[in-house]
Amino acid sequence: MPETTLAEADSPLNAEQRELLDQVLDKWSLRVLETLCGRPLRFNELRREIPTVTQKSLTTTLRRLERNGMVERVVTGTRPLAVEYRIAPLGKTLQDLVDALFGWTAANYAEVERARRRFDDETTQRG
Amino acid sequence: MPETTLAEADSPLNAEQRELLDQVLDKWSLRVLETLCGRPLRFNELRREIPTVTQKSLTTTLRRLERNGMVERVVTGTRPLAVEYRIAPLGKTLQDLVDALFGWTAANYAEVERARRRFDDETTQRG
DNA sequence: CGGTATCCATTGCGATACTG
DNA sequence: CAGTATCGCAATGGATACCG
Repeated sequence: MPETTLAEADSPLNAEQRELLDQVLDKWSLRVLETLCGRPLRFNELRREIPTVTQKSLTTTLRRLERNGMVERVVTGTRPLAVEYRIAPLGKTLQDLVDALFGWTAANYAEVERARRRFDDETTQRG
Repeated sequence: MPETTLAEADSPLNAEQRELLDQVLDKWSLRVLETLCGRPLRFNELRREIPTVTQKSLTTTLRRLERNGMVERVVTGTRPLAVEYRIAPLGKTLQDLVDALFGWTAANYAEVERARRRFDDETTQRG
């Protein structure tokens, strides 16, 4: 315990790194990454795969993922404009993590529901 | 036949499950989970461990984590009110995942920065 | 100590309309 | 097809004040 210190007691991540993590774990980002890990898709294909995302949100999400090096945007045709999005090597390194996240959620959702009912019952009695 | 299928079948998670994941992956939730995995902490201790969180956000985060069964809130003293927060078994199942997330970020941040510079340079030239 | 209540600025997001 | 531009509302989040 001697040396060390500095901001070691604080987070393992600095503010910029945490911001990156937020961007990657974003609601739509996770879905897009997971979907593109399956296969490259066109913009509107992606929309259909994720029916609840709006065009605006999808555009924003894709731009940010592209800027962060997680996906690649490839123009494949000029007339009518055709754009393909595919997972980039850096995005591929997240695949196992994303799968694990979805897996954890599916595996533990029922237990969370029970916890919620317990919590809601208790607070209803008191409140 | 379930009347709720529609085009939702391709996603590994339904809407409620994705909402749970969003709550767990929330900016402050991750920090709180990680911190409480170390040891139980009082409310104000937690605030000091996460200096940038406001009281309001910390309260909201803790309530939600408690409701989802991820942390336990234990009142240990009544006179000056004393409350301890500790990781619950369900929250403990997330520890490896949270560590992996922080680990991935730390390991890949430099690469992301390079990607960002590439992206910004390219769009600057065109824009 | 460990919150709640309130106000307020900022942001996010959906809906809509339009373009190369 | 693959976006951009604009508007308006609703939710988030900080600051502050107060309470058991």
